[in-house]
Amino acid sequence: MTAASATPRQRRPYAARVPIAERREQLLDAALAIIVRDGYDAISVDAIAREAGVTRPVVYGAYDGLRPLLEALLDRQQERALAQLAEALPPEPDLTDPDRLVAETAHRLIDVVRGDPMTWRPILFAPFGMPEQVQARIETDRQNFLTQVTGLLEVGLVLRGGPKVDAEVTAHAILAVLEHFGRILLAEPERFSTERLVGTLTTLLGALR
Amino acid sequence: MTAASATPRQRRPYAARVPIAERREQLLDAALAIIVRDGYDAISVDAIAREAGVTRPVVYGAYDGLRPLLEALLDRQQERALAQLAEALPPEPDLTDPDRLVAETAHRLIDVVRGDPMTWRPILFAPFGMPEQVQARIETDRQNFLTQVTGLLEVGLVLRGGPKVDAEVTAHAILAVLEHFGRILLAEPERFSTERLVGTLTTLLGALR
DNA sequence: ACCAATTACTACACATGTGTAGCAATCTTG
DNA sequence: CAAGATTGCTACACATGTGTAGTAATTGGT
Repeated sequence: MTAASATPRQRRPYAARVPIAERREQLLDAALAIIVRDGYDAISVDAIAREAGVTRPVVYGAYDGLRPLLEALLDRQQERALAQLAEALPPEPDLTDPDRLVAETAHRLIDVVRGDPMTWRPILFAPFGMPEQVQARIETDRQNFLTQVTGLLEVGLVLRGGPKVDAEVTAHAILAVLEHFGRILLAEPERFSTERLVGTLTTLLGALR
Repeated sequence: MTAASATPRQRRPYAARVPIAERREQLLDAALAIIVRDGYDAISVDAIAREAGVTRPVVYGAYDGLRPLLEALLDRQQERALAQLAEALPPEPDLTDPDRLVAETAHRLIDVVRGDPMTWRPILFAPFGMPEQVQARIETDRQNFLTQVTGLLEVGLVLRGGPKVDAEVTAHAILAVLEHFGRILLAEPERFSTERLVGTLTTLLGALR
């Protein structure tokens, strides 16, 4: 047995002891980091534990498994995203100058995305290929936003004297452009400056008569 | 041992014997079906074998593993998609009537997507969250298409007397709209008819002055 | 400085997927 | 209709991930 005791499998050093609430946040951060860095396929309780520098039972102590953890992450990120969106959207839209309104709103939206890529990258880049639950959640928020845009469009286009268009389909188109701008912004931040993107939007909008 | 022989683990009935080339196609079909039905996360050699009604060694006989198989699938689907695209794009664009040209091209593109959802669903719905290699491939094709559109835009907008815009960013916007239309088309075919989508495009384009 | 509560770790049983060696069935050709 | 070639199946060893019981370290209050 003396030979066996030569390698006493030294115990892993204890990770810092942390109250459970804080640990939960830390685990969500770890999960998000994995998603952003390695993609959704790489997520597992094991990977999250490794990323956070703890062992799996610690994760199971904080959440009842991968599904609930991701659910919590989704809650948190959704809350963050919606809060940032609410801050970027104008509280009292000044409909007397719609073009300016759109330009400034777009500018703020772009800054929001640029300011918190960890939150927006997964939302903009991976709405598909994710668990159904996640997709459904994002889709609901999208629909809400879409409805708002559709409403604004209907009012705005009339006030502004634009063409008569299918407001719903147009809202889809606008949202698609905004989302894609968010993506190319995150992918090549220096190539697609805020000014360039807002400028194009402004020009296109201004040409709509 | 008599008790054990009561359940002689009856041999699995042999799957139809198939020459290797045909088997390969069949396996690619099985993989595609899984991706469309259950998402990329559900892909494994095991799942493909099950889907095709054979055992894993059969898969390993046809391909050297999951990676090469998916590579082959990517090749095939890319070829199909590009062929369909080439057929839908006008060989000799009639630049004297750009609006009409755009409308008819859009119409054909929509029909192409509607006509082969198995091919287009993964391309339109899952460019992200997929293996890097796949993303890279799709991104390359996108860039090509983007370059073409950018070129057409530069010529077309001048001939047509449209506004002076950033052609590259505008091309991104157009492509984003087309892709999103493809998605909502596949998601709710009856809600978003071809006419509705093309109509909106035509109206918006007509209003650009 | 100690003890109890809290928190973290080890170790195990199980599940699913990978890749391969060796055997069994089927098909083809003479 | 009988080999031989071809194709498919079974069974195994291994790898990675899940979830949990039991044990050990840490920490805050006395």
